[in-house]
Amino acid sequence: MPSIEATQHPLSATQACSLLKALSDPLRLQVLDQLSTGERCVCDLTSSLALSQSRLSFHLKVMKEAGLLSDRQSGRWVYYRIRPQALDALQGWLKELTHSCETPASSCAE
Amino acid sequence: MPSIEATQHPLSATQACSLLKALSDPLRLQVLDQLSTGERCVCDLTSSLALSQSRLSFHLKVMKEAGLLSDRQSGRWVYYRIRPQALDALQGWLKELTHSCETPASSCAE
DNA sequence: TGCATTCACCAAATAAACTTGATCAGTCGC
DNA sequence: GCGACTGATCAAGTTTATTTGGTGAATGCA
Repeated sequence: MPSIEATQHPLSATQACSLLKALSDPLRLQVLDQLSTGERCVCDLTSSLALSQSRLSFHLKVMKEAGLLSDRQSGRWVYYRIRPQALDALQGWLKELTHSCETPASSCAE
Repeated sequence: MPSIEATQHPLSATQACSLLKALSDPLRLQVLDQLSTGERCVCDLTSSLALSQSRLSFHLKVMKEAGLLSDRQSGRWVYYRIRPQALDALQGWLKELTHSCETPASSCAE
């Protein structure tokens, strides 16, 4: 599934699905929680979440590929951070869905 | 994973995960789209999405168990609809996450 | 009652996601 | 250069999710 890149508000179903999938894992939510206060390097996350390095790396990759995270390298360390755009986009998508639910088109016709 | 039932705003990570997982599937998003304009009976969805009955039934069950949908029976038909509470709760959760990202606690300390 | 329709559920098969342990490339201090 | 350290990646094994085809309960019409 494609990542959201520089895409703005009207998230396609495919993109939304990609983000939702990246979010739908307890471990990844823990990572997200760790990152919610700012960027962290991988070894930092590894120790604070008590994960094997490859396992964490796998999940970081999933989230990064979905466009949920970005990373930067500094020396030996790689820092990951949340991409707020992704959260915003998903929020927009959800809002739109909620809105279309609040506007009962066919159920008025009963 | 538990469904959200009558829970209000502060969605636990587990509940959020459950909802996110229920949403993270292209087919289920299609179903959601169908239901966004109001409730539908299973046979209606089956034909409009061109799915096998058991396949649709499986996905409806997943979404129902996550608290995303509710159903009611009327005669031979079972009607499914979106539970707006679930969407609201998830939106609240997302908003909270976004907010904690916008408040850089540790990254200010550098 | 007999029969068609709607739909949930189940078991088996398949597919996808995840974990593990190992290897490899890049960076850095010595 | 050498060895330690950080992370990505890979193959194999495991687990979980999904699909398929079939069965059965409930409903309602004739």
